Parts: sequence; structure tokens; C-alpha cells
Amino acid sequence: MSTPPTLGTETQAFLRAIASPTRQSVLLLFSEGVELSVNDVAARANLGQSTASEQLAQLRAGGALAARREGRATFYRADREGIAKALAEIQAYVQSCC
Amino acid sequence: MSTPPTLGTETQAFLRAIASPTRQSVLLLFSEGVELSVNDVAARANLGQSTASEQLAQLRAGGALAARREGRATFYRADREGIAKALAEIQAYVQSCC
DNA sequence: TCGACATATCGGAATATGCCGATATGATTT
DNA sequence: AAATCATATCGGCATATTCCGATATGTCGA
Repeated sequence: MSTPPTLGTETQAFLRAIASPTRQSVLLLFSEGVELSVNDVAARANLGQSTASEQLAQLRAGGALAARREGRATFYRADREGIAKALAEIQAYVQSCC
Repeated sequence: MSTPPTLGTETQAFLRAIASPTRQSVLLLFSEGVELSVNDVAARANLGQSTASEQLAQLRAGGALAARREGRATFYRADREGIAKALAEIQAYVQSCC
């Protein structure tokens, strides 16, 4: 019943993911349920293609983004569920000490 | 009125602070409003004195801990307000894109 | 004031992260 | 099958982070 005192690895990854200013601004590109390809993100965030791919992968590993492959492109979108889950776990963790 | 789309520097620091497993376990030592000195933390978390001091400073910079100096010792405690503020800002940020 | 104690800061080594260009993988079209 | 397009992975450099031991700062008691 009680939440474990330690954060799960995915929530760890979530925290690391959104702790980066670059990834924060990347995440903000996904408002309103919009889907973006890696190249879209690279262009809008002024990042190289490989960097965009890597940063998106980290946001995905943290449950902040979800990915869908359509043809040759990969479309990313905000993962409402994953984010809610991470936030809930962080809340629970923080409440266990504060 | 509306929260800026970017996270404040203190909230940045909060995220970096709790993204570290070491600091997560340090933070858990402060349950129930307990106050701990730097040496207490160093001993309980198996860290060198200087490391404990540095990690506590980072948690403090992120608003997760508050400090009080009593004589030669510095006592740290959980900063409920600082934590609540950071969490609220993170929630607001996340809602702007999800 | 001097010694002892607690914390903070410094210097450095090991490791991790961020970003890039180049290359490899996967998917589509002709 | 070959060319093309999008993404992913690799190698590498620059910077940041983590942790330590050593030293400096600050506070108290004798």
C-alpha cells in the first residue's frame, strides 16, 4: 500500500529529463497534443538532428513523451499519463519526508 | 497572472537537487521535521564531511532544505514551503504543455 | 588567546552529460 | 535493387558533476 521510500528508475529519469533547460524548452513544443518529428524539434529548438534525437529519447525514457512511428518518421507527443504518474510519485516521495 | 513558460532558477535547482539518488536519500533523512547537522548527515548517508556539506547546500539552493546555525553547528531541516512552491511551479509548467 | 570542534571552501581525479559531425539502420519510392 | 529520406547510434570533445582529502573559516570553552 505505502509507496516505497525510493523513486523508481523511470521517475529518476523523468527528473533528470526535465531538469535540463534544453529539454524543458523541447517539452514545451508539445503543447495542445501536437505531434512533432525529430527534425521538427531539431529545427524549432535549434539543435542538431542527433542531439534532438537523443534529448527526445531521454524525455521518452522519463515518461514525459511517447513515440509513434509512421513511415520513416517518428512522431513524439506529450505523455500525459506518464507525466501524471511521475508527478504523483514525486509528490508521494516528498510527502514521506516533509 | 499566468506562470511564465520557463522555470525559475530556484525550481531548476530543485529539480537538479532531487534528481540525484544520493540527495534523494539525504532528503529522506529529514522526515518528521527532524533537524540534522552536517556531520549527522555525513554519518547516516555514508558520505565524507565535505560531500555532505556540498549536497546539503544544493538541496538548500533548490529550496528543499532550510538551514539554521546554532553555535558551531548548522542544522538543516526540510523546507515544506520551498518544496510546495517548487512542486507547484513544476505542475504549472507541465500543464502548459500537456 | 589558544585549542578543539563543526562547517565551508578549495584542488583535483573520476565519471557523467551535452552537443556535434559522421555513419549506420529502417522505411519508402521508383 | 538502388536511391532517398528520417531517425538512431557512434566517436569524440568540452563542460559539468560527484566525491574525496586537505585546508580555511567560524564558534565555543578553558
